[in-house]
Amino acid sequence: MAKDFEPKFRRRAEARPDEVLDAAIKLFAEKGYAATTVDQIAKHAGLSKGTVYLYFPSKKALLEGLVHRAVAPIADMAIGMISRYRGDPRPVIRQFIYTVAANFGDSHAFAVPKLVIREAVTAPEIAQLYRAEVIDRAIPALTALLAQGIEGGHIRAVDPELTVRSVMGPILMHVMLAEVFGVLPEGGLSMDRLIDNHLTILFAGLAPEAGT
Amino acid sequence: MAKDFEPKFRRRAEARPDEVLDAAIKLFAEKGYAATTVDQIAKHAGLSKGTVYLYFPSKKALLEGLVHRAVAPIADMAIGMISRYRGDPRPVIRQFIYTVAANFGDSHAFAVPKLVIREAVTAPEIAQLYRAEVIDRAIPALTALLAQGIEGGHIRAVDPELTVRSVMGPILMHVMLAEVFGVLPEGGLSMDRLIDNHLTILFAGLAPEAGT
DNA sequence: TGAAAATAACTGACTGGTCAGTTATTTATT
DNA sequence: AATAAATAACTGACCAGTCAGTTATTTTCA
Repeated sequence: MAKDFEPKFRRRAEARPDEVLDAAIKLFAEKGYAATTVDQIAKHAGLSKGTVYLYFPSKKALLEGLVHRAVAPIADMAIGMISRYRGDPRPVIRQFIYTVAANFGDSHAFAVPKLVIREAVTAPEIAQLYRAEVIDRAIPALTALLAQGIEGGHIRAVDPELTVRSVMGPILMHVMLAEVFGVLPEGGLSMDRLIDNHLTILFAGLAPEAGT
Repeated sequence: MAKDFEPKFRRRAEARPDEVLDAAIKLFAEKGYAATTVDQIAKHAGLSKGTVYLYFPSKKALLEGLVHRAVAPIADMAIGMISRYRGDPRPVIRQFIYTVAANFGDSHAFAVPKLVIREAVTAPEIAQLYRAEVIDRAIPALTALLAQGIEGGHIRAVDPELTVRSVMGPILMHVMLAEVFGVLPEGGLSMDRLIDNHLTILFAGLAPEAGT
């Protein structure tokens, strides 16, 4: 059943929910959740408002749908990389950071986390979903990785849970400066240069011989 | 002329704008800008809606007023501490971080920055105001401090502008995790422990002898 | 001193517009 | 023809901003 013709109407369109979500994230990212109307989302997806309500029961369900769609792949990919690893954590940290940065560095992929942060006050359920699916999986994984590296003598005795902030914080700050305030270092986003600079400092700071 | 009685009307009420802003930041922080009505702010300040519009021309002007009021003291205090300092930057960095953390660590003081981040998409002027008054003053100051420390041989040759992210990022991440998602390390916010852990790693990582 | 006049502070009902969600109707598909 | 998909018109709640009028405070002047 080749669909070579232009489908003006497509019945039974199971691609519809995704198209609606695509339109929603674009507009939410541009103008914010509250300032975006369901009608605009519908028009942008080439639909009427009523049709949107065929697939999503409410405007907030669009937000939930977006987070659901975005959350699983990120978390799985990133966390699978870490868990149960044994040995010097530094190569894994480097790889993890590059993977996360590749996602967050492009503003399209950062749109959902940004939206979650923005709407956390208005929609706490969304923030909690994100927390449960991403944060509460990533932090323990990184913490365990660090703890294991300390035990193995690969890095020195720091607080593993707090050190997670030292590992990821600079990346977060870099992206937030760029995305929220448009603050870029000389010569553009320079994500690779940032990571290099960060990891140089971090790994030197974590090196066992650097301790007392 | 002791005013022991409750003044229902207060002429020449120059305290009013501040009272309105107090009510506004409380409600904006609790429920977000869009979900807060001017009437609620008025009621909360013990006023009618009309009176709010005597002092502020629009709802957005409340937002601007809040940022204006919050921005100057933070920036001045923090930046005055840094500029034109010569010598080993590490003690100054430590002091700067403790000062910033003392402000951001309590959620009352973090309310305005958080609001700015949330409304940056909806109200870019506000984000730009915050950037001009805080970020574009703090980053160059820290960058210069680091550059000068590198020249003096107190810390090793890293990229000063990017290293600002390594200095402040972990604090930002710690506060955001706590404020946005309610993620705290075991045993509460532990801002002091976080700073200790962070600075131990950072200073070891920046130490000249740690280099090649 | 004290009452009337002037003015500053404040009020709340109203308006015009917006928008999430619903429903009656039309259009496509089998 | 029957049914599923989609539409467009509609509804009702909500809210920013306005304004005509009210109340408290100060000033003026006898």
